[in-house]
Amino acid sequence: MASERVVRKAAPTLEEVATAAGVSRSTASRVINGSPQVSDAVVASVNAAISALNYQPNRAARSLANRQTMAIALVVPEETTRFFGDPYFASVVQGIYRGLEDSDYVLNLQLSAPVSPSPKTIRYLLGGNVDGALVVSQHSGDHFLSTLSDALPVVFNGRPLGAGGGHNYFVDVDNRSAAVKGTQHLIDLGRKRIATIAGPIDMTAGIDRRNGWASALTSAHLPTDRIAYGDFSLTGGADAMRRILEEWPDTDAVFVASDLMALGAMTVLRERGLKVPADVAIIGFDDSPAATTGDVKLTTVSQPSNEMGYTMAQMLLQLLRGEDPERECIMETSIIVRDSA
Amino acid sequence: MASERVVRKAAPTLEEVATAAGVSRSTASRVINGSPQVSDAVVASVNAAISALNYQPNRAARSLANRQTMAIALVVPEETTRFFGDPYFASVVQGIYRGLEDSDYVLNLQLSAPVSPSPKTIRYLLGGNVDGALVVSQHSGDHFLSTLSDALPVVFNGRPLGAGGGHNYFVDVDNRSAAVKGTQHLIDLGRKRIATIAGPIDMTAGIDRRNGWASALTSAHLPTDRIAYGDFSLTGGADAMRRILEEWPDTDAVFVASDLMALGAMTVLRERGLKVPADVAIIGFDDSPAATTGDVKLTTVSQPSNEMGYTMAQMLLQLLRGEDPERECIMETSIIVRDSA
DNA sequence: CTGAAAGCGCTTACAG
DNA sequence: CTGAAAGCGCTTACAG
Repeated sequence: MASERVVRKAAPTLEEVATAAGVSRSTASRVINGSPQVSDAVVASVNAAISALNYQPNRAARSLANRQTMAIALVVPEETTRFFGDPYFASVVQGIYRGLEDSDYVLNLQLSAPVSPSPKTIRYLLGGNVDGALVVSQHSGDHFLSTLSDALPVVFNGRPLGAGGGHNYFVDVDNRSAAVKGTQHLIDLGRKRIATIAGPIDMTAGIDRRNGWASALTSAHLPTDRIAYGDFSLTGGADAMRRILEEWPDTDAVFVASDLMALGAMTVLRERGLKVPADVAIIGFDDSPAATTGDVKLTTVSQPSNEMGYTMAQMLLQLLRGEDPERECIMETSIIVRDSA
Repeated sequence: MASERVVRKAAPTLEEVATAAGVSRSTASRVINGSPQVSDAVVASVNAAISALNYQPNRAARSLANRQTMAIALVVPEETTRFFGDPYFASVVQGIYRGLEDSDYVLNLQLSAPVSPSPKTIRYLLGGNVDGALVVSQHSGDHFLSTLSDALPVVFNGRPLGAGGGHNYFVDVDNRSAAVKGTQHLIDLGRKRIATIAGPIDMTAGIDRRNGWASALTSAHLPTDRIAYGDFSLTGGADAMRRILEEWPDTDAVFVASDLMALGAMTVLRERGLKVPADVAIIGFDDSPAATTGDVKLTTVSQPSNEMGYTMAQMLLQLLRGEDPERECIMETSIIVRDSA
């Protein structure tokens, strides 16, 4: 049995608005698009007609005529579970959403594996289905994304790596010096055997933070061999911590490249009966909600993730308007001292 | 200085494909849309032209002509941090994405506050900008969403509550009997003072699970007064656990309405020096990645969240094809016994 | 400041 | 099985 179909009255068209306002379609269109050269009286009557009829422009017709899709792709080249598992992304996406709120653009979600987008996503991105793209997180193996901006306005979250990396728009923090600051905090605490749980080396955030850590240690004439890599996840952090304790059981502090990994690391420390910060001081990175979630509140390097998302959106909007924003926007970080270090 | 504009050659049109294939635009259109009444020879030559020209139909033109947007809204009436913080959603969304993968629909993300969608979202949903909607999570206060299906094909994740609730499509589990099973597991363990950390009472999952817990206890002639409410979050679970311990310090088991809350509860238990499961047995709900994330692996009521998302997508696709799927799809749950109970 | 007209790239009865 | 033609609902030079 077929489902009963509600007969919906057809949505009002520009034509009807124009008639109701006693003007031509062209003029009605002009007031809708905010053209300056319309008399105030006409603007008023068209607007009256619009709200009387509850008119909403037809997206498809508009797109066809002016060749804008009014859609933006949110590209997530990341395991879905990781994307959703990390409060950092929550914050960035919320910022993006906020940045787009006053615009007429909609956000098309494009999930894809960490390696490279699916053929469907690629076709979609290249097929003129969106006016621009926002890329959250990026791995160096992904050659497609690094050249995407040849085809489309694109803004990255984090400095892109690889081929076309040099001429891409992005918002980021100075990961290296942020890591130096964070590590310095541990040094100032008098710690001598400072390890790091680094992020993936196919991401600039992973590399730069590790280098910052090493640089701070070197300046303090401390060794830089205590290093383990994680994938920015909780369990990745735990695994890395286990490896560190196995190889260097006397480690007395660790600079961890993300709060989530720091949380994982603290789990392991607790298992082993090691106290934080007494036995091992921990400093995280992000200052995401994860930082204050456990029993021991995390000292961390704070980055303005929500603002970063917001700024990404704003930059893309500028590009779409034909403006020419700075290629890179580097935002401030700061150390938030809590319990763990 | 204006940014250099790359001059992109215009995308090929249907017209060009038709010319290349030596047929009319109508015929080319027919093969693209899989019309049966086209000769094999023509199908072949049109397809050849399509791949030669790397043709992709223009979405806007197509939408305008056939009055389909080929877009689906993913409505998230939930705090962004909660949405992203819960691996359960990750799994559902991934399932949805998977279910849509072979279709030509794109997913438009519509974040909104837990209370009710923003005016922009409402206008968007009602303005003919999408062909259908998928609603993940729903609170009873949201009158708009419960009547959304009067305007649009909609599939809910979880039985919707409220006004139009009765005639909505949804996929869910039998939360009540799943909770009975989970609580029974604790009873079978010999526990007598069984509390619950329930979900919000403005969500069916919250109510039904709490009722199932109570029902199992009643059948076993056990008291049902030990109850605290949480918001399905980690910290919500922790807070609820604290309240339970304060009021009923001798509690020896707790049925928790989500894994994330269970994790939060275990944090508190550990703080207090209570052993899980020796002192307090814990059973969660979801079997999300969160369940196996901590030191004590969570015993939990498993629900097929990924499949649920997939099924939501499939149901919506059926509706969009004009088919008439069952209004409700209730999926199976099972108890996964690990360490915590 | 305003209107008539062409055009955006498709789909779909309507004929044949 | 195929084509000519109308039409989907807008925008935008082009005139005036």
